[in-house]
Amino acid sequence: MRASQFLIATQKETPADAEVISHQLMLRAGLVRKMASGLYNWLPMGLRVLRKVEKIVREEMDRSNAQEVLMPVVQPSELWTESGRWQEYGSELLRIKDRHNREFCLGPTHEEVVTDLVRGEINSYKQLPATFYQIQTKFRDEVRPRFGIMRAREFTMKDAYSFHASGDCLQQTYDKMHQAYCNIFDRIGLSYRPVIADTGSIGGAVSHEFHVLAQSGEDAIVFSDSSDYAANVEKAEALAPTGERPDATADKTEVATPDQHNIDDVAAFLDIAPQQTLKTLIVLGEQADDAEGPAPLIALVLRGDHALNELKAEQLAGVTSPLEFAPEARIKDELGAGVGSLGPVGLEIDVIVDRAAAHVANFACGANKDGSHLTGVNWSRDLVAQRIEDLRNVVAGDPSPCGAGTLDIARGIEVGHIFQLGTKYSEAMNATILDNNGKQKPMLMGCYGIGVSRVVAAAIEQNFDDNGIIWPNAIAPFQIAIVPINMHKSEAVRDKCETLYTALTNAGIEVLFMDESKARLGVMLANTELVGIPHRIVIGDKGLDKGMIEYKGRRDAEKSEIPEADLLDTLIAKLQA
RNA sequence: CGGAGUGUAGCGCAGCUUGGUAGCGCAUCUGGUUUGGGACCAGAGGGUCGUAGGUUCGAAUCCUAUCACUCCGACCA
Repeated sequence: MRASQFLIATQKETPADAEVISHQLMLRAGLVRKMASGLYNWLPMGLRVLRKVEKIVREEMDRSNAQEVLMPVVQPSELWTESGRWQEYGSELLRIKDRHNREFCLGPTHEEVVTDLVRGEINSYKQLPATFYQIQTKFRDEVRPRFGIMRAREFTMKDAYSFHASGDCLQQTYDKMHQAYCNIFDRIGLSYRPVIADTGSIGGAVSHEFHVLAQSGEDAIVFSDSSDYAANVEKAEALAPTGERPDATADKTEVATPDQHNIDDVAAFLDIAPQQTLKTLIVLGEQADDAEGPAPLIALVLRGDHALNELKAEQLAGVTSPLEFAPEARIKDELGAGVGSLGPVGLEIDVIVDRAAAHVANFACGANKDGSHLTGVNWSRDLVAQRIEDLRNVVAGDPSPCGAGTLDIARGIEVGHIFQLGTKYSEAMNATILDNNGKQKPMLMGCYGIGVSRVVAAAIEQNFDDNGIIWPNAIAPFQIAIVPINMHKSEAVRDKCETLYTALTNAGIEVLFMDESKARLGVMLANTELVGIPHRIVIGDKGLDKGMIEYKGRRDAEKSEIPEADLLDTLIAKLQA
């Protein structure tokens, strides 16, 4: 490609509303332009990258025997009513009406559509397993779009759906997809990690997320330093405390703690470590169907230095889902003390104690009396933990639940997510097959997503420097940039550039030839670096006189010289490396 | 949804307090000089000051409404 015929829309200044590095660089390098909140135009340079990611994804999907289809972005409400998600999905689902006043939505995902498609085409176990995928635009009306392409409202996604007659078969395909995802991210050249994940609103049982590791990641992921265990922090567990609880050595004492309402203050005031305190959170419990009046209160007790994991809490029997904290007025009214002075001793509501909290001896906690705390409290002696559960987020240094090593926490960008859905959609939508006994039963399903456009942003978050983007070879918009010096003056330079451009292009290499004769060297160099082209050669009279061509890899600290005669072979070797 | 903030040339910003000719840098165009890391000189084009009302002789500036965008929070005992 000749630069004179290609839009290189680079900018020197960073647009004011770009927060994260990938957003800034995508704008500055002229890959995308914002058109409205969460909506972007892809410019030629950016689209080349997006297409490269799509190509790799498509190749690996095909290789795993998934079949490509294309489903509509606009979907009829009937299908969503059938699955129950027209009600469940909330305002992320953008609903629209056509001229006949019929209701539709813009597809945030395609479970309903694909289930509808497949129930019409597949009727026998003999046709299974089957996996269908598409690379399609999705729309999610995000509460708060941010970070540019990373969390846009309209984005490109690869979504695949598998159908099975048995759980074993589903597991096999799931494993195959897991492998295909690893192949994809390996080929793109990203540092990533598959982690155990929650299934969220999609539903289902088994699930893994694929995270690109980057400082700016929105998710915290947890992994063992000496095994394969890795999980989203939402889902991560620490090994339950082992051994005996320390002995009760202190006496239970009530201490006046005026105006001390949070753990740090109380711990400092009492001169003890936060680990020696317990905190008590009050949430709403489930209301029995026939009961009247307000929902019951439930107390959750955690060690002072630990944070509540809402996901774990709301999955416990008796606790509302989604989790809801009790209004302060009710707490005061029914428990007799404000938040910040609560404790498990003498509470007359259901109490759920975190495993780690149940292992602390001689602890401090609120006295259920404003301005007072208890110290030297002990389980068994002073109160009984009726119900002990895992309630907390893990912290770095916790023992891994697999028994090997300790846990570490890193930031990740979720770029892929795979689920075993089971029969959630097939049952609701009556997608059945006849099994080998002639019995009708719902198909088992899996679903597998990759945020294709997000991968582009994630790749930048992981690969950049002060000068701009550093694309992994596999998804760079161009592999090589040819930068001439004084081409408008030197016949030799022009000839050499043209010859080389033709030779490389004929060899199937994507070359960006900076052929705008009047452009200044500094501008061309800065642009090729900002845009992130992995390899660069500079051709000028000085070098040609010596029979040498200047080469610099995007990550190289120094430029080097290659004898003219070896250039083609050397470049091809570098590209294959 | 709650809180904060911003809308002035393609981009980044000043001007607003104290109403009176619409400004700067980058980018763009023309001519010239330059040419191994984002050039220099001279000139030029480009604005319903987000939108709608109001106050005033006069509004980018003051008032009201509205729209858009951005940031923070939605883990608190």
